[in-house]
Amino acid sequence: MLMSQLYAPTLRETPAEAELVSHQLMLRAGLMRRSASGMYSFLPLGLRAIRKVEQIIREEMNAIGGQEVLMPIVQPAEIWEESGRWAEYGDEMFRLQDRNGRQFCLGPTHEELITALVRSEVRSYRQLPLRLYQIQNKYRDEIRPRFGLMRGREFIMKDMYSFDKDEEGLDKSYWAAFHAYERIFQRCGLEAYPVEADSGAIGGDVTHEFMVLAEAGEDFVLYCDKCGYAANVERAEGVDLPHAGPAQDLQPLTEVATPQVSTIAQVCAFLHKEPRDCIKTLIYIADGQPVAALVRGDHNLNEIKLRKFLGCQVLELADGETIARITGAPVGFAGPVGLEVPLYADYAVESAVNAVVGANKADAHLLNANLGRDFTVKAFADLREIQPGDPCPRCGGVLEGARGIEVGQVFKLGTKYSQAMGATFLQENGVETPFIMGCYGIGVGRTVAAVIEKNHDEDGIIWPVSIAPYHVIIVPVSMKDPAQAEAAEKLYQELLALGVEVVLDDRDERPGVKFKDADLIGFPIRVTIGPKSLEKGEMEIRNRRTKEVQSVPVEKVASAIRKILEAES
RNA sequence: CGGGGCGUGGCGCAGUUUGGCUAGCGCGCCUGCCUUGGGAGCAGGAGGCCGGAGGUUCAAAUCCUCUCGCCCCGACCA
Repeated sequence: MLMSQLYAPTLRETPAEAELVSHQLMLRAGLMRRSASGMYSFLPLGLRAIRKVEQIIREEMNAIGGQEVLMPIVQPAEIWEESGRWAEYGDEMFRLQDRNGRQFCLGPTHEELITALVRSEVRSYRQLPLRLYQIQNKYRDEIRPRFGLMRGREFIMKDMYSFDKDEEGLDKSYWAAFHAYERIFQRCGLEAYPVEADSGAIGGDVTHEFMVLAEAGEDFVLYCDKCGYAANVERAEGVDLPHAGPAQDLQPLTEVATPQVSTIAQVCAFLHKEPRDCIKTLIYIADGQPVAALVRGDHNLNEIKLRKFLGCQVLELADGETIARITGAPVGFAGPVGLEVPLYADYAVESAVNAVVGANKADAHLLNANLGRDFTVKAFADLREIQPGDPCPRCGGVLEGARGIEVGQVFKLGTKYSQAMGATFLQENGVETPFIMGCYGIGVGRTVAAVIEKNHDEDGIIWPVSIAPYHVIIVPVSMKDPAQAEAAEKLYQELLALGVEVVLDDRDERPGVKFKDADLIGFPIRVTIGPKSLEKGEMEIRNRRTKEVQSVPVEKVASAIRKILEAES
């Protein structure tokens, strides 16, 4: 490809719309352009990187017996009604109608469609296991798209679905996908760590997310260096700690005036207490019924845990009006003492002694509230959000935290969809059984974004060879010097013949401009052809990552490049 | 949805508070000269109904109303 022909409009300045480095660089290097919030057009360079990732995914999916299919983006409402998710998905689903008023959606995922596809064709255990995958656009009308490809409303996803005849088969499919994912991300030049996760709207119990640790990540991961436990904060487990701490005598319950003091921080400042001496009382509405959740003042409630514990569908924080009705006080003064709704407390609350709590009365708190004496709870459970420093639920070590970008997730679905949609097959013994399913996703665009997030410097992108849009750029210092131009053209042809993906910067630009663009776009290898070295019969090969330059005799340049590429891929 | 911010040539911005001549600057773009080892220089030039609609006014980028879009924080989610 000739640089003069390549549609790669680079930007000198950073577009105001981009916050994240990866997003900025994708725009600046001419990889993509925004078309609407959360939707992007890929330009040639961006598309090539995407395609490289897709190809790696294909190879690894095929290697574990995956077969590629392609399902439509537009899906009929009926199948979503069968699974119950037409109602469940809510505003996040892009919905549309055809001219006859039939309801459709832009697929946010494809469990329903694949299940419908397989149920009408697969009848016997003899046809299992079946692993089908596709690489297709997905649509989710995100509340807040952001960070470029990191959270778009349209995104490319590889999704594989496995159909097995029993749990054992599912287990094999699951771990086959799991290990394929390890290889995929490694081949993309990423360190992606599997962590235990919540399954969210997809459903199922066993699930891992693959996380690339990065400050830009939207997820938070807790991990234990001792035993290797790692989990998304949504999932990370708390433990029922032994009641430690110095024994304290129970003090009498005392009401104190706390005018305008409603947050934990304010309460602590006002009463000269520590957050851990307080108990937070949160009023929730669970499927229409009010409940109160108690966590220690220095802890946050994990709503996912509470929802699961209560087994409810809808859980939302009560609004001010409801809180006033239930507690008799404005927001910020709720407390467990005398509260009429069911109380659920995090394990850590169990050991609280002489705690500060809201008085269920405007501008007042209670000192020395004590469990058993002043209030009782319906149950203790693991309800809080785990923080770095908390004990590891497996080995008791200390958990550490880090932000992460979720590039993939694997789920054991079980029979959630096959059951709901009547997708069954005949077992060996003649019994009709729903398929045991798994699903396995990779965000392709997000993976590219993560690669850039982890591989860049102040000058631009540093592509790993495996997914670089092009491997090599040839930069003649001056195209007007016939010797340089000829040498460049000759090398270009030579590399093309060797199958190297190469760009010749044939533009009549000053060298600085060409170097800047080459660095920005991030070609792993740059060959500079200048008058000085050419006189000596040499060219310079520069490594984008290390910035190392080696002078190589002209006739050996092509083979040297091939050697470097082979070593790095 | 709540809070905050922003829409002015392709990109980055000034001008808006306190209405007033042909709406500016840097980068990019076009032409010519010159230059060629890290985003050169000189000269000339093209390109903007100031997001849109309505209103106030002798006069609106600037004031008022409505509206659309985008970004950030939060809730939510892959």
